[in-house]
Amino acid sequence: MSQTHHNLEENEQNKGEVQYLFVGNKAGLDNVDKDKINKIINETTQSSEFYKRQQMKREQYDERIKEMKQIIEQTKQDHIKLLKIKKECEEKLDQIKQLTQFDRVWVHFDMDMFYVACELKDRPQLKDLPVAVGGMSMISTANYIARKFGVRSAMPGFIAKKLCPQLILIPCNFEKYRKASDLFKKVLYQYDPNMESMGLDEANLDITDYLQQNNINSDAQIYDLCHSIRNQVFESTGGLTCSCGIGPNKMLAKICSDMNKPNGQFQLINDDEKVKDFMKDLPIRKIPGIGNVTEQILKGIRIDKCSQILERIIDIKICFKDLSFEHLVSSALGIGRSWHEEEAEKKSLSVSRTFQAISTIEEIHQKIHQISELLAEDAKEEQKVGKHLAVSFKNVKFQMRSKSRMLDKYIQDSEQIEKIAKELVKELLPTEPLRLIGIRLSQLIDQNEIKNQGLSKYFAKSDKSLNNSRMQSSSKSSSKRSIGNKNQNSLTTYFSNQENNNSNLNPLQTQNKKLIFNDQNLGNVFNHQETSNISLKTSEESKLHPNNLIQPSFLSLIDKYESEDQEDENEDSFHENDSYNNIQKQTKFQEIQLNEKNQINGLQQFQLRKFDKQGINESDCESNNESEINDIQNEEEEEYGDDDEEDNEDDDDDLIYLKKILNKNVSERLSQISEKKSQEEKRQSLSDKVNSMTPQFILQSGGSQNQIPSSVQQRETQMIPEPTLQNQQFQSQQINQTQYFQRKSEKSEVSFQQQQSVQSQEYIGMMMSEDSSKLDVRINRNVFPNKMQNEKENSSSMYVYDENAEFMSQQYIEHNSGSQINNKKRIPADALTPQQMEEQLKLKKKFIPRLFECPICFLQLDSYGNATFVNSHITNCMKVQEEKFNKLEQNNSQQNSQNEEKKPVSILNNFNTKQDTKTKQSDKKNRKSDQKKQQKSNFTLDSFVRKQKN
DNA sequence: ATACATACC
DNA sequence: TACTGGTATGTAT
Repeated sequence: MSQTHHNLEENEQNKGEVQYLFVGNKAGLDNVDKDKINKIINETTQSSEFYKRQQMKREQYDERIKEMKQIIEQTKQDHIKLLKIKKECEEKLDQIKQLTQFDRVWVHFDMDMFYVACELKDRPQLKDLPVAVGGMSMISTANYIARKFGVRSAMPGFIAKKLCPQLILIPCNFEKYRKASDLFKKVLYQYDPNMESMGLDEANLDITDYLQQNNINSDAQIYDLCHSIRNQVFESTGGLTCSCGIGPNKMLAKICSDMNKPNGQFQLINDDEKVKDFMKDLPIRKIPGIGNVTEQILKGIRIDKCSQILERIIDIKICFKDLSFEHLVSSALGIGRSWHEEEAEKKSLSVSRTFQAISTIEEIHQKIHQISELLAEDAKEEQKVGKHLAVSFKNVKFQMRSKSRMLDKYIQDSEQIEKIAKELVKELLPTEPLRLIGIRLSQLIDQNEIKNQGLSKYFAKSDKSLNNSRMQSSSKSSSKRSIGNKNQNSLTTYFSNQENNNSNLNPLQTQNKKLIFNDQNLGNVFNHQETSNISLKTSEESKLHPNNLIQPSFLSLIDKYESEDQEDENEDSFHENDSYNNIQKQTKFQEIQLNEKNQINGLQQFQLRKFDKQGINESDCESNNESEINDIQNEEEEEYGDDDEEDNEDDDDDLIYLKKILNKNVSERLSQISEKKSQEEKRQSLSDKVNSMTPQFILQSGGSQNQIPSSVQQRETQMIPEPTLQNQQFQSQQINQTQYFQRKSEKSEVSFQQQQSVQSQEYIGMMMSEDSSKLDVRINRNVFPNKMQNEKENSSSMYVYDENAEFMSQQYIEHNSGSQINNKKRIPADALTPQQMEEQLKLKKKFIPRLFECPICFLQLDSYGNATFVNSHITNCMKVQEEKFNKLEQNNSQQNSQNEEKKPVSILNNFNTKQDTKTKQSDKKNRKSDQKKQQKSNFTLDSFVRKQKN
């Protein structure tokens, strides 16, 4: 302990001398040998590309400085403008001054030459020699002996060696530093549990509360406290020293910590005059956020000290944008953030590597491959998935280029990263050899947090509100509210972001953009190679080639009927009527046989059924939240009741189905913003209730009376083999009747004898939404054993099963037709025990992303594990169809050119028109009935098309 | 939304 | 042999 004190005091005695000398990177080379050092550096580097690049940048800065000076001169000629600016300056200054706060005490601790100190602790024999941590290419930290030679951090090792040939270079050992850092921070947490930290060797504390609790009032006491904290750090880290600054806000504390480095401390009293004095001669570069470039430019207009910012506030106002101006002015006044910011989630992950220059695409691809794997590793470790990918290059001339893209799905795997990165690279082919490649994944979310981004697009009224209840936790943490980031020295770390949200911090940088990569025929850099891969990986491609979304056979089908239409107009309605009648018959058959209404509500229905992690499903919501559900149901009926149920009870189910899909998901989806809020509220209250409910599995209802109980469905889910990406062929699996009856007799609460039909379940595909929740897509078909094969599929429903209760329940309610909700046929199954549910969940989690078949065009899509991809396909598919239908309708109305002036715009209109036509022509015949039935069993897009023609 | 630049450790 | 790597964010288009 006495040793400790001795060390500290001994070093603090030096502070007068050392104070402005070796104060780190920002101070530049203040050594006596400055000129000599500069000479060596220049000799060492002047022929290098790096040096040339620096020169070029310097010229750019000079250019900008020149422009700024011109603007200042011009403005000063214009007296009216000048007066206006003066007035604005005064107003702003008043505003800014009001932000002054002296009621908090901030302390910034900063370990001295941290990495080197860690190394020297293990190698005390080196402590009197010049030592640096780093390599020949880059030095992280140098001790103070080495700094006397001009060795600094962020200096390449070979230059440092020139400056100081006896310099000892020690490679980085981050584990060691991290451990030491933990010890360091552990001490500080006692004084501020909300401590912010921007790196291994730094910590910002607001110790106001601690001072109050411990009755520490005087400035001297505060000073002594910090001294004792530093002693504790010294003890706890086994002899590492730190420096500290005490000030009224975070920014000032940080600046102060630099004043008496190393192993010293500086206190700035919370007093207006003291702060003013302190800022007066402070070099602008000390202000966090003013870096090399800003410093040079400010110096270019002869502003070196903070006080000059205030003296020449008008020039600053002229040269900088509002918020930059505010930043500079408030900093010069010593105003900074004096409260803690909420810790922000990590926003991006990146890996970049420098290497020996490479030129060929093969080499580039190889690097991309390696970097992708590293990045994927990181992403997995962080449990993050990202939606935005950027590739950046640095060529041998140190020019940077980047290419980025917003993805239509969240990714994490190295294969996915690599694939997209290579696509981006295609458009970024370099003209010069490369020395660095980096890949960054951003728009991150926790891989477990998001739910149902996927299908919500198709089944929700409004895209975003769907995710609300589940997204809340994540949106809190990743919200834009907390701009400041503890891990960064960003401006908002030091300054209030309350008024600076749009801060234009570096207005000095814009004009040089053109100069970079603007020479060397960079226009030819882009290489538009055709993608041979049809799979629709990006929305971009989807937009470019919407027809790719449609299965070729489907397109030919449309063409076929189009041509038939021209040949034989009169027969067009056959198909339609035929299928219509069949459906009607079947419906009636079931109604009679089972004495049930609304058993078969559509040939195809989307039902959304969800299981959340507790196994809650939507029926719970219904029984416990009738009012909410009724509200939503009423909305549903308002929307569809007239068209679907009242006027056309016997309507072809295809029409109902497609109408719903197309209306809800294409037209209506676009016009629902105003409803968002109330829906969100409903969802929230509903999901709250769902959360508080007892988990229970219940029978799936709707679509067919002979629904397989959910428990059986879950078992079946377990039996579906994991498909592999290699197996590009669509996989499906059916429960045969025997299996089904077996299960039914085991589990079902529906009497076996009552069955008039047997439902088989066909596994269509597995999707995974962005958050990795699984969406299990199946078609349930009612099988009537007595019927002929062609006719056996009397009814079928598409189901999407999901784990997520909150959203899916909402979706379920919203997207089930009213009849199903009115029926309330859901029968609670035996409640599963918690263990059973756990087992089921485990098994569910075994599923991997896989192929998905578009319900509209039947194209088999490789979803790459993400529903978003499928979504974009379906969206486009629907759009294309709608266009197609509209076109057909136009042709039709032109041909018929009768009474109608209005051309149908929406699918809904098309449907109505068609149905009218159909009713009129209901006497026509069964010519192509076999074909039709087949197609119908496949979802009847073709029959739909035919109807359009009628 | 994308590309480039700046800042920080 | 020759000037990092990770993250955030500002700025312009």
